[in-house]
Amino acid sequence: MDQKLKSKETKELILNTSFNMFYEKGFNNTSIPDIMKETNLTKGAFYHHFKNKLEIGKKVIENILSKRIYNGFIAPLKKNKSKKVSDLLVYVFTERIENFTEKEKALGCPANNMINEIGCSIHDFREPLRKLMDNWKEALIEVIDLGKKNKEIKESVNSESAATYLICSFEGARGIRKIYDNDTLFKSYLLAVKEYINSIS
Amino acid sequence: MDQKLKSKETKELILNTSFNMFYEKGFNNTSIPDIMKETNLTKGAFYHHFKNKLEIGKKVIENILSKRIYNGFIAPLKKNKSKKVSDLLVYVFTERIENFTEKEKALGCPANNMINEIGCSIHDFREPLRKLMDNWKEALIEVIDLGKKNKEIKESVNSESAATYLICSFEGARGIRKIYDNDTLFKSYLLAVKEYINSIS
DNA sequence: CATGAAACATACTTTATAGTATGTAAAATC
DNA sequence: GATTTTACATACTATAAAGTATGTTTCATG
Repeated sequence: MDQKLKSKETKELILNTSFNMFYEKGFNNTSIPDIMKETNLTKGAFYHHFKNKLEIGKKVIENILSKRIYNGFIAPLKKNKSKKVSDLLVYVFTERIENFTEKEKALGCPANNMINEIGCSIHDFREPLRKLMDNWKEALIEVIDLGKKNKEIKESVNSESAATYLICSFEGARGIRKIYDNDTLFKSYLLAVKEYINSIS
Repeated sequence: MDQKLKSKETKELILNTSFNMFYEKGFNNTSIPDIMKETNLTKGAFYHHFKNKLEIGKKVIENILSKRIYNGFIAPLKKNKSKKVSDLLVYVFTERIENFTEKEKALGCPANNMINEIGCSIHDFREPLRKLMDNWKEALIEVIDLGKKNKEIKESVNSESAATYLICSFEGARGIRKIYDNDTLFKSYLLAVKEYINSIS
């Protein structure tokens, strides 16, 4: 009983450490020895809990990246349906960025990093990454549709298109910001999203 | 004389092949043997012409990625200053996407891929990548400012912010599109950019 | 046409990586 | 309490990578 708990903790430690190192160095540029040095465990532990590097990559996407997107960008939409839709969108796409840590600014979005690094090259990662992005988009569409019903969002707006645009610009900004050392790009982005959200309201 | 020409061609072959393989497999995931196998030359040739992998990475950014961005997205702005500004923006940010090859759709934007894969991890790449993006942004600002002067773009629009937003959403779309096998995301993006450009006009 | 240098090819070293095989201590099960 | 299973650690193999050192051929130059 106690053993199973400890084992689960170890597995989670390896998973979380992997996420962190993929985030900091990229998936391809992170080796399993790298990860295990960080956990103070050994290769034996890794291959006891995971089949190979592909499996842990997939698990990181499914168990960590997905949850981060959900908690950070989907849950706030679902929890605050009483709020004004445009406020919700502004919250999710601007206030969050304004509160990013330096690390989050410097390293971009873990999910988007994975998408951009792996893209089509590792086929096994595409489906979980798609699922992640589709869930996000669907949640946004739902909110925008709600806004249309409440006359807060223009009827002429295509919900899917607007949802996609919001996500793309957000992720694009987080990606490009990585080559800068200051917040100029974010500030420009923030101003523009607010204007955009205004323009569809 | 003849030798120098041949040598220059070889160097360019290695450079172009490197670009292609970085584009297809990513920088970290491409080895120098990989590149040289493709050129049908050997390692000796590589290290005769280039110091190391870092140097060729930098050269690819400076000599190829920069030119691609210039030719594809900056030159069209400069060459057609007589056109309506909103038409110019629509051209650069939508018509081009509509004419992408399947490869370009599947692999995304080479410059943005490099930015997202390398980000802050390879310090030597940041400056040339910044220069590339800044040039693009400046060209857009110039055009938007011109549009404001000609009363084609709203005076209230912040040019830098709009330029940044256009680039971010474009690159975001090209990045995320990589995990899909169809054009749904692009179609949504296209609709939204057009609306956005409309909204600032 | 002899000599030097440039443009490569070949062979090698070092290091790192994914993955495997085997060992061991502790806990769970009987 | 003996035995088995689990959770790891250690040791190893195989492969591939970056980079170097040393050829060899071909061209340019005196």
